[in-house]
Amino acid sequence: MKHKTFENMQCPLARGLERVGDWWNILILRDAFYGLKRFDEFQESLGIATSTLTRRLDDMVASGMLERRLYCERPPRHEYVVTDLARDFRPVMLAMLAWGNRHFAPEGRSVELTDADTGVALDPIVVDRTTGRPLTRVKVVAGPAAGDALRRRFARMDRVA
Amino acid sequence: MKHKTFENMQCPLARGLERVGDWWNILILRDAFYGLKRFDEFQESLGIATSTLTRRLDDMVASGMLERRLYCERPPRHEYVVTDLARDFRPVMLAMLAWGNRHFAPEGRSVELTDADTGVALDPIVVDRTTGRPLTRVKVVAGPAAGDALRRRFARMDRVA
DNA sequence: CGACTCACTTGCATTATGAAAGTTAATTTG
DNA sequence: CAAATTAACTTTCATAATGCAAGTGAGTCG
Repeated sequence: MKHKTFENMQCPLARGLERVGDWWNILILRDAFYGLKRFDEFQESLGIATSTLTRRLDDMVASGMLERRLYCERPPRHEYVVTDLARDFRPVMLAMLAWGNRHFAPEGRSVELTDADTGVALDPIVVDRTTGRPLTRVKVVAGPAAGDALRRRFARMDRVA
Repeated sequence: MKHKTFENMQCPLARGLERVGDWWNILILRDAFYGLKRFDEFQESLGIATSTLTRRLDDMVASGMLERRLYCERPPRHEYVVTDLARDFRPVMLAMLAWGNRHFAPEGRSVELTDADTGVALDPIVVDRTTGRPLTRVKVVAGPAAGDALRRRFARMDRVA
C-alpha cells in the first residue's frame, strides 16, 4: 500500500491495523513472543529480505510494538523486545492461531497451546468479560467520542452481522 | 509483497494470515459484517481504489472468506457475503477492536460493542474454553502433525513469552 | 593481519496500489 | 426513443513496497 494511514479514521480496528495490519509485523511479533530478539534471528527464522526487515522493525519500534535496546556496548549490539502494548495483543494472536488451527490444518495440528506450568492444552475463545459468554449477536454502535461521520455510518448500517 | 505464500508453512497463524493478513481484507470484512454487500458500497465506505478492490474481493472469494452471489439476473448484479469461515473469524476481529479501543482511543471510544438483544455493553477478552481463565503463561508447542523443521524450531525456542 | 559477526545499506527488478478515466449491459428519465 | 444513470468492473500510468543479491562498517577473535 502507498503508505496510507488509518490513524485519522476513528475506527479502533483501523487504528490497530496501523500496527499489526501487515503479515510481516504479525510474524515478527510471533517470533518475538517465542523469544527471538536479534536482527539475524528474525531474518533467518522468517526468510524475510533484510531491507524489508529493517523497515518493518523500524515501523514497529516507531509504533510502540517493539523496543530497540542496546544490550552490548562494545561492540554495539541491539535487540528488539516486545512492549506492554504488544504483550496486550498476544491473546488476539492466540485467538487467530486457534482460528487457523480450526480451519487450515487438514493434516492435523502442527502447533498447540499449553499452560506453561501444568502442560494442559489450551483452547482460546473470545468471550465477554463480565458474563463469560461467547460473543454471539454483537452489535457495533457509536461510542461517546464518535464524530458525525461515524454516527451517520452506523445509522445507515444498523445491522447485526 | 511479491505474492509470497505462507501456505507451505506449517504455522496456523501464518496460514491464517494468508486470508486476513492484509488490512484491506480485514476492513472489507468489517464492512461486510456491518452489512455491506455490493462493490460500490465497499468502494465508497473504504475509499479504496476500484482496481485494488477488485483484486481484494477476488482474493477473498478465492480464499473462502466471501461468497460472490448473483442476486439479480437482469441486469446481472453481484453481492459479496461472508462465509462461515469468515464468521468464525469475527470474534478475533472483535478482540482486535477491543485492543484498539484500549490503546488507540485517547479521546474516548468512538465505537462500542453491545449485546444486540439487551443493549448491554460487551468487553471481549480471550480465555481458555474449558477453564474460562485469561491466557497467561501460554506455551506454544509442536503438535502431532508437526514436521521435523518445526520441531527443531520449538526445541531451539523453548520459551514462554 | 585476516576472518568473522552483527546489523544493516544500496541497487535493481518485480509486484501492489492509487488515481482517474473508460467499458458494458441494462434500466430509468424526459 | 434518445440520454442519463447504475453496477461492476477494466485499463493505463505513476508511485510505493518488496525480493534478491551484494556490499558496508564497526568491532572482535585467532
